[in-house]
Amino acid sequence: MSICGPILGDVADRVRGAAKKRPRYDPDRLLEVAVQQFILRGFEATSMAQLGKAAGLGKSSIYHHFASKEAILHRALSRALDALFAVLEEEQARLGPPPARLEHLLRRTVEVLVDELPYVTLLLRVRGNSRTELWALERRRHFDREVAELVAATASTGGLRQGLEPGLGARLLLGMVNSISEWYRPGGPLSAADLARMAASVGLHGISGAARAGAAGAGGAKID
Amino acid sequence: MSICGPILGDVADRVRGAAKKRPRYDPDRLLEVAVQQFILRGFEATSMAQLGKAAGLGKSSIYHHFASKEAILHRALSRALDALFAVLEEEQARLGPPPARLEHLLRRTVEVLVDELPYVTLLLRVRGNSRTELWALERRRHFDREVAELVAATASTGGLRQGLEPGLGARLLLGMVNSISEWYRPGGPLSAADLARMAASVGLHGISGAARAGAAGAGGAKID
DNA sequence: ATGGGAACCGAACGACCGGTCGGGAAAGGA
DNA sequence: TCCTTTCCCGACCGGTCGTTCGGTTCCCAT
Repeated sequence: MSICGPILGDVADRVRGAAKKRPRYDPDRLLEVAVQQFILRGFEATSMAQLGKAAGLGKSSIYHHFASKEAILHRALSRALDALFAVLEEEQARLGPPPARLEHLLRRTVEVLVDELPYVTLLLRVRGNSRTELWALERRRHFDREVAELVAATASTGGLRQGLEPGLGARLLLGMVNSISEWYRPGGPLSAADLARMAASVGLHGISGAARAGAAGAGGAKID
Repeated sequence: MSICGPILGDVADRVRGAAKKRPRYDPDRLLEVAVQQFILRGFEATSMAQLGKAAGLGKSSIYHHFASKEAILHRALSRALDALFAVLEEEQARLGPPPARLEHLLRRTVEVLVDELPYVTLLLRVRGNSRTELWALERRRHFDREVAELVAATASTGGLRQGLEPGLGARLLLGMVNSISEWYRPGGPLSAADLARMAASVGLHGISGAARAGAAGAGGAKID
């Protein structure tokens, strides 16, 4: 083992000056490292030993900060979900005409997605493999349903293109927005606010206005 | 739930008690069962024992049909990728004005996605964890790049909304289309062809036409 | 009816999994 | 200084992982 410091450059040394102090962890800092690993290799494919090595710790040390592997996941998912649900509570998402509320909701969702990129990315990859994942999946469904209802409200004001079932429109909208987590990396030339504005605009423009190609029957794709 | 035979209703075919024949497998039929499990629980989280049980076999029997767990994944991903690349070779995707080619490509991509739903779903969840996954990821990037180039060609004909960088448009388009695999289930009221027409139409309408909300700088989001 | 290949099984392998435990080093207040 | 708390470690546990292997059962062409 190493005498001073971890072998790999895994531990991002603190900006605390050129401190020679050994990087001691608190749960939040450890969470950051863990989530990064979960995204890189997948939750199930990441072992506690790998988590430890990435943090410059032995695997047993992790249990000083978290009760279990799943507890780490729970905390990460909770952080993402809390941030998303906070958007639903914002004034501009609750008051005013539906189309404006929908635009605000989408734009802010993208901003949160970028702001909490690792945590939201992890959330969007959850498939319901454990109790924790099922819990996250259900909370996420609640969020999606709120968006779907807003799309439906927009539709009832005539703001939706003909032939497009609101549920389908909501799914396409959310799919487009969520997919941003798969490629966006901060530090690029595209700012979060600009991306959010553009994505929301593209999405809303896509589901609204006059039809272009004729697509027949309605067909129900309800978000449940 | 069945009384005799495998615990879950995993084996679709004959009930074992009364029927004389038991379902024998060839690699393709076994692949179908395996991919279903991979989607349900994730590749890494699915054990060979679970695969066996789902197929009504012992786990060692699987090695008669596949050399390894990863070989199963490789075959599944290959099937999805072959189907997608076949679309690129279609006449209407290679000849004619870029906007029409793009529309055809998107529409056919959705149709393939629905047609080979489990395999494409698996492909879209790959994160590059093994050599096989890295290989699939790279092939997929080739496909995405072709779409991006078609979007860029469409842009140069003036078909793209102002301020929308073609690379970003392609990402949003692909994200929207790919997200269909997360919720679409065949047998619903929405046919594959109708869904494909509508999704392609919504996507293209979203990235084209006059701007709606003002989004500033271009910003590069190049697909590589 | 019989020989042979395809399909399948249970047992067992080494490696590694998530998690536990007792004890040692470092920080902080007194 | 001394003592308590926080943080961390190596060794270890029972269990499960993907894979191997010798042997059995089934189907079918001959």
